[in-house]
Amino acid sequence: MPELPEVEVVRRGLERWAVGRTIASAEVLHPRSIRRHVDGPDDFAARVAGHTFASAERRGKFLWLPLNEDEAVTGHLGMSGQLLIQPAGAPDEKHLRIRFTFTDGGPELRFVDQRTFGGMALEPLEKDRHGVVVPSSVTHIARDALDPEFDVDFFHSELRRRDTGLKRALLDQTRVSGIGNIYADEALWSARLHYDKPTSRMRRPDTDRVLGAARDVMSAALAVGGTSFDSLYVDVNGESGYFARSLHAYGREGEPCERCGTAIKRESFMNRSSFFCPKCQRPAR
DNA sequence: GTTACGACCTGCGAGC
DNA sequence: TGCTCGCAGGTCGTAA
Repeated sequence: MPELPEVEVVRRGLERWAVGRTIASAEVLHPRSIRRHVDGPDDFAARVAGHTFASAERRGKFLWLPLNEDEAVTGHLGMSGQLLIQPAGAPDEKHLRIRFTFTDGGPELRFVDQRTFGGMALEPLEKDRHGVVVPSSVTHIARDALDPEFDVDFFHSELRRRDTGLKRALLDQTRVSGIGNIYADEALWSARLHYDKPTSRMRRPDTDRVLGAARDVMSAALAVGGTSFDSLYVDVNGESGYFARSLHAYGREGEPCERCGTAIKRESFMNRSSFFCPKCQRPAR
């Protein structure tokens, strides 16, 4: 599932293979994949044609490719989205949703998405609360945990101020972005904190520990090309990452905890699974 | 204003 | 063999 490291791998691929190229055409094969573009597929295709991708940017799990100072093509991979560079004329993927061709006649950029949770759009660029220029749909998204300008003091005060559980807060992209279910479980395991620990009772060392763990696990994943469980997550060249074999908690129900040997437990939480060690990560009393 | 939860979506595997 | 059901989970809209 694409989280920050996987999206960053894709961004780097776009920077190498798409930036500096001029769009000849955009073909939308599934309207749901362009649902965030309010004026519809035809408008999207007409307005991006002839523009050049100026750069490849990312905040958390959101990607965008500015076309000029005012607009950018945005992309979110959702659960199963892929941005692939494919030779022109290569057979269409089963779940190909959007195709970009370029004036140089070179490889196409394809948005492939099995579950259609992801999507693309053309959006205006505007300033967020920090004065940073981002697409309009990204203004409410917090800086990500690997951003050197991420404000830990503010994040800690926000945790203390709120009445919610720690994992819920880690997944809230408006407080810290880029962390999804996999890396949240891994960071909590590493920090020895229970997923439902009340954030109002977080001490500063707890915040530092879980944020540091999140940064460590995502940096390590990035170094090996991200986490991959199946063919759903790949980089722009269709290659899978190798981090899945380094996970300590996620997906390891019943297996012994690498610290204490207790069987890793899975509990349903927020309509998804949480994996944790019931001994190392005790619930708050 | 804050928090929690369901809907969206498709493929796969388990169970019958 | 074929059918049904549950599960995977990021984001957003809505209800409380």
